[in-house]
Amino acid sequence: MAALKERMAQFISLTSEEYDYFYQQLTIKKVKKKEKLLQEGEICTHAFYLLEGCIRYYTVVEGEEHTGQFFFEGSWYSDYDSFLSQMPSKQYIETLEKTKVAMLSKKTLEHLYTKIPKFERFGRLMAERAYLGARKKNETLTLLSAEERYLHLIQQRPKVVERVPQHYIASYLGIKPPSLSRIRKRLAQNR
Amino acid sequence: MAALKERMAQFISLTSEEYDYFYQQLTIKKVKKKEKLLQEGEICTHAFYLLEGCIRYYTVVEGEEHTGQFFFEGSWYSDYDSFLSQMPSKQYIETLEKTKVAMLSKKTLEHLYTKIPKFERFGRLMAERAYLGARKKNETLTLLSAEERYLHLIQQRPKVVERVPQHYIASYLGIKPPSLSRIRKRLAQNR
DNA sequence: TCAAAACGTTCACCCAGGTTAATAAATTAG
DNA sequence: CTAATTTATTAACCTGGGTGAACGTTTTGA
Repeated sequence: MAALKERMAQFISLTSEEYDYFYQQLTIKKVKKKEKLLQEGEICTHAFYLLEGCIRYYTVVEGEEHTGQFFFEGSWYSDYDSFLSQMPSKQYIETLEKTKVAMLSKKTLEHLYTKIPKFERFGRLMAERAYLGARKKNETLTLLSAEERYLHLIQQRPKVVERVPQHYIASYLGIKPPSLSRIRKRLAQNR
Repeated sequence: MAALKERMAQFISLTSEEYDYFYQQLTIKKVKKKEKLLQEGEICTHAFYLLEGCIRYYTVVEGEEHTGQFFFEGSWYSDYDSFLSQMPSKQYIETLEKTKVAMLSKKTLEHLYTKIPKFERFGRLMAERAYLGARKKNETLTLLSAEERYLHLIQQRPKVVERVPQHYIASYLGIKPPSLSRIRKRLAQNR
């Protein structure tokens, strides 16, 4: 998959042999819309690279879903918490569209860390990116009102607004669907 | 500093020579209460290990401080965003007590990545920890009410409640001092 | 040691977002 | 193509936290 090769090159420069070796370790999987790649209680054994489609991760607290983030083709995602600690996950990973993923197991990744030390760097860069993403979301949650967060999302990640049903967006923004509707109405009037 | 040596050992196992080499690269600095280790606009050139004392990092948006996190002796902290990108920082790092820090420059760290490749792992583990911490804070912000966040803080990080002035705690919780006062009053009554 | 500054509490009023429930619109599956 | 399901909107009412201002209390530093 050319796209993945280019993506990897943004992190570390691999020889063609190294990349091929890496690629052989991956498991490709096609998943229908609304299927789960991970469920609460399971141990997250893989990191996922999205070749096509779209996923979200969410947690369930007191019967209520809280969407943490959306990812589209070209992104890596894993429940780091569980992936790193190999403890049961507290989150669900669910496809929002028909999705094609490349799966990289923890075992393989650790093997790669040893066999091709450059992958330590890859692991570090992934973690750093993940950290910056998490902090950015933190910031929008603390600094912005729900309306501002929505505007921000439209600006920064239009794909989300285009491709993701609104009640998931509400959940991501930390509000309820009626509130998002009110916000949208307000915005439509002031234009 | 024995404490730092032990702390490092939790991340990577270094020979005494390696540790000594590492330690020599650090700059030790004593800082008074309420001094800044980093200001908005500056480039964050160092990671800080707290030998003694306590710091917070915060951002200023529309004239208002938003405290992101508190750190005590035994922790590492850096504005990763600026440290990694070497772009001007958006945050302040400020001591809340008389503090002693060991400073590790980005240059040195990159030198260590090359000279002692184990440090790549150190860098990765630091980023992973930072990520998990940021995600945990995310969670408490989305899932809990202000009162629950405060109770959570008392439980999980009693040091913060003991050592940090309340208005900084309010800022960390994402509320205003009067609200924290109300919450405390409510809790005092229901006991 | 004591005046100034920083910090914490309380009050009255306001508002964004939650809740519940009804209804409309859009999607999906058979 | 249509019934069932999912998703989105609206309305009425409620509530936790914001705001500004006044007033104690504690800490600080000269």
